[in-house]
Amino acid sequence: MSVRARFAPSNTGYLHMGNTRTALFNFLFARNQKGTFILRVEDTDQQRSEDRYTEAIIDALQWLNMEPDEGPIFQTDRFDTYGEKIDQLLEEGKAYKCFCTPEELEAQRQEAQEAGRKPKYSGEWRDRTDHPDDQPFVVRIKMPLEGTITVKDLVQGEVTVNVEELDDFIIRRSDGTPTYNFVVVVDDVDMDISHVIRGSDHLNNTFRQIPVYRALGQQPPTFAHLPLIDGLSKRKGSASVQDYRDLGFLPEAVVNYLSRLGWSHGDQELFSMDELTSLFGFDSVGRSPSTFDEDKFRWVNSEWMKRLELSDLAERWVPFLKDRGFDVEVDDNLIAITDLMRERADTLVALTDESTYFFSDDFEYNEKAVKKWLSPDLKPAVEALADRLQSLEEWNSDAIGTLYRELGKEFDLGLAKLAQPTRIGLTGSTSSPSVFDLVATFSRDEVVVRLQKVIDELLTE
RNA sequence: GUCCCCUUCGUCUAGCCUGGUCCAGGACACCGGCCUUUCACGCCGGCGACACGGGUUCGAAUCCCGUAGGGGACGCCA
Repeated sequence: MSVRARFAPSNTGYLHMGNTRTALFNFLFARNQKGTFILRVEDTDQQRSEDRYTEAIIDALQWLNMEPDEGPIFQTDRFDTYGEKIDQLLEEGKAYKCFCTPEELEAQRQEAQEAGRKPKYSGEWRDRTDHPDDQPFVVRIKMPLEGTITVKDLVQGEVTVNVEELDDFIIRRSDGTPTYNFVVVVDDVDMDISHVIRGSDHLNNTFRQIPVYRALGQQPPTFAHLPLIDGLSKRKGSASVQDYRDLGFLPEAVVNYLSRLGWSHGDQELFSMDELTSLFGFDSVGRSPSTFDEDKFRWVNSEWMKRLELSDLAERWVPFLKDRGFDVEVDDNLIAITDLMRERADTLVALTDESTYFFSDDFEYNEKAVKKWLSPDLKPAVEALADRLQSLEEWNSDAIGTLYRELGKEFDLGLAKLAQPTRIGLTGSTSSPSVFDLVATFSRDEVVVRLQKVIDELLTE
């Protein structure tokens, strides 16, 4: 039997990292088993469902390279099916009409709570036949009256609960719409889902859903309830996939980092999607919840920035540069800059922040740096530097390095005395890549112009 | 309140099933050093955990029981 796994988010919000991890594990398992990965949108919440969220979810999965093999399937397209199934259960006596009002139920819940009992429906209408004609009603499913229900879970192991914990829950509201715990089961049956992989907040639902499978005459699928992730909501608003994309994280890093929340493979930290799909299995999924750690996420991202093909990284960088108003495209120069800068940043945004001076000379000189490294007595040396750079035969790092050393000797200056003023002139501060590489990455004219500006503005009294 | 689940360094985790090789390994973060024309990167080193209490056993992070703490679920939401 082939594996069919589904990711079933509701379209009431953007795709958050917790959900993304669930999607990822479904995807990885399906791929690992040569099965099918399906997207189903649970859009039955009339109030909060929105198309733009559906689009965002699809867009996010695409970006992460986790496109579904089937779907999206929408539950709102399937209301007729749900209605038929409920009618069928009603006819078979496996479900019944309940005429209690929400107020009555609320009162009962309160009472039970206070008495220290589990707040559950009494089953009052389960066997009553004195149905009023003109009252609104809901449909409830009959839960077994005695015994236990056991979930065999790939992550949690066997979990058993006494049926006394369960009540006859509503499967059709008084407005005629079906409820979640019912439609999931109908959908999973119709979609021939073999493995239900979701957050462990659904573990308790599973005990309700298993009797539904049975009422429908179906075998429940295999379940895998993943431990939850803490610390997501606290992240001030930036918790959706596209938020992290905008922050300059790479999809490879999102996938890599998320895979390690709850799953592991020995001491290995870095995984490509291919490695993940071949290594993934529920044997290596832990049971305890984890915390989202942005520091480590950034580290994983920085590793991916170093691993990507240079031109690929440059290409992905361009949109961020354009966002800042720098009209660039991928060419040899941008690739050289990427090469020089990428190991100094952990996100594409950080990379942009660190690199602005390559694209604009509109920056302030760092005051402390100027004070420490620039004094008028350096003027002749810097003038000579600009001059000799202007006429240097070859424009590359080695040749430039040689020139700096020569000048150092001639003027009897340490390398720093020439290097730091150069940095200040080119970048505004003293932190940058190797000066020789730095200089070589700029055009000769640009270097001379910026050096001249230093001479005029900072070395001339 | 009731039920379910969880508990190894600050964080992610290896080890646990198949007790000894674990005075517990790796990674992030942090601290120190090296490299060096600066800042990073990199390299080297350091700090740092088996929640607690009972058992079982020659021996327990590993098995059993209990306690505490944390999370989840208890909707005419999904």
